[in-house]
Amino acid sequence: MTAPLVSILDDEPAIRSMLASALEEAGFRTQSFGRAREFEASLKATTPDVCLVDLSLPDRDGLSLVHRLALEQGAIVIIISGRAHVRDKVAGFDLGADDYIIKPFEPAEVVARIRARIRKGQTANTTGNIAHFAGWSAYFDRYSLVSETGEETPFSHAESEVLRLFLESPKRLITRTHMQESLGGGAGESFDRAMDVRISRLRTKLGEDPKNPHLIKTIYGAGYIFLGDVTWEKS
Amino acid sequence: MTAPLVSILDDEPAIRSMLASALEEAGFRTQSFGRAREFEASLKATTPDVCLVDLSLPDRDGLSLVHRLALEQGAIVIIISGRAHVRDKVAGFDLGADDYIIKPFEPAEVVARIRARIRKGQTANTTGNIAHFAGWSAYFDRYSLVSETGEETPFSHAESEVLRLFLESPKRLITRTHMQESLGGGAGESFDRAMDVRISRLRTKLGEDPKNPHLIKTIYGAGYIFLGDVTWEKS
DNA sequence: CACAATTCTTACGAATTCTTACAATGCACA
DNA sequence: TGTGCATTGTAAGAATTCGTAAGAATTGTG
Repeated sequence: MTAPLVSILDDEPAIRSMLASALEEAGFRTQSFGRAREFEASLKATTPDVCLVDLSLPDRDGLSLVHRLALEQGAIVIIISGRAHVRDKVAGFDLGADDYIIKPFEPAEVVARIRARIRKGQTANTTGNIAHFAGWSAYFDRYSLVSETGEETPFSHAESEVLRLFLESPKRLITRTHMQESLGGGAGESFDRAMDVRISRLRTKLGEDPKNPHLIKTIYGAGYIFLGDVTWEKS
Repeated sequence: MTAPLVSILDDEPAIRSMLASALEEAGFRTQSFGRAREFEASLKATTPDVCLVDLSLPDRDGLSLVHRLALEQGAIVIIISGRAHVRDKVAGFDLGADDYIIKPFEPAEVVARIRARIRKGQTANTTGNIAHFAGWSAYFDRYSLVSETGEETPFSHAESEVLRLFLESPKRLITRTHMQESLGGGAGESFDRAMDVRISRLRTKLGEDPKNPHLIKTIYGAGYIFLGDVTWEKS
């Protein structure tokens, strides 16, 4: 597994570089942004595992950004702020933040807090051979999908790759490029169409309504999101 | 579901009672202990959802206790300590703690942090968020609007961005420039027209009367205001 | 009221994505 | 070896999304 990606959003270059170097030394990959707009643009290409957001941005107040990241994308969001009042902290947590760190801070503490969050998040999502979601059970070792009523549908290897990708990070945007990298599609252009077909086939196997799919949602110009609660079982 | 149980382990009675009353007011059940031994004994009878542990116990060094709770039992462990040094914090997180709060603290912050931890544990695998307003329910995870009569209308990603922006700050002026920054419209001029169209489409989906919109009101020369009481449902 | 600025709506078209059909490949088995 | 079947990519046309353009409607100003 690749190292977790941490996105840093802060308007002060000094803080950005301090955080980035501390995090990279700790083994994380990082991305830094000075403005909310750039950061949001990046979200269309990659989905970070952790977002460090400075709330005192000049750009705009990042509150709604936090709200969206935490609740919609399910990312780990840590607020960094100069405001130390309890009122502000409580407001931050209410928005869905996972932690709230006051400036000035020690990089070592930030690293420790990020590690604690990731550790907790990953223990919840251990991947095994069997996944349960939305009434379905996917048995990856048998390449078969069992419905609520016990009906069994086989799926192919190519389909399993896509399904696994979705089930491993549910409720998060999966970029087309990310998907392309994950599945072996080294080729640049033509693989796009192949992906479409794979997903289309998977959708029909899952009994999705083409007009209004409720499990695999496509985000025009960005990628896909798998909705549905996933629990893994190790067999 | 019954209220989560929070175990408090602190040797100062004043702090115990302060925490207990704040937590109970917030809807949690609590259990208080002054000594590690009593606390450990209680673990044989009940398993708390959250453990608030004061590390400066006279009884024994609570570190190994934290370690056991967090890593073996998988409980949410929050350390409360008088030691503010980064060294101590990092050590606490390394042991498996989920949070580290320094004395003196505000009860409201403790409540907010506990809520954040519990929410994460649960939301990791629950449905996305929903907003209710004016008889409508907006299901952002499904990208669909449900009317009072139960009729379902899908909306696109671009529309969801606008709708979310409105629902996140209802009854407040939303400047056109603010909206432009919020939606990815990096381009300067031409995006204005695109916004108009997005809003127009959203209005028709909401069944607004073009002559007299009662939900999305435009303020000539300034921006828009979303009228209507919004309640968010976070799960 | 005349006129300019702003906003709304409709139609159109480019980009993107979906689906279906088809061909290539590989494997099982007689 | 030949037949049949499943798998998977390619191709082509349909469908969807979403911005652009242009004219209509609305609002504010003098």
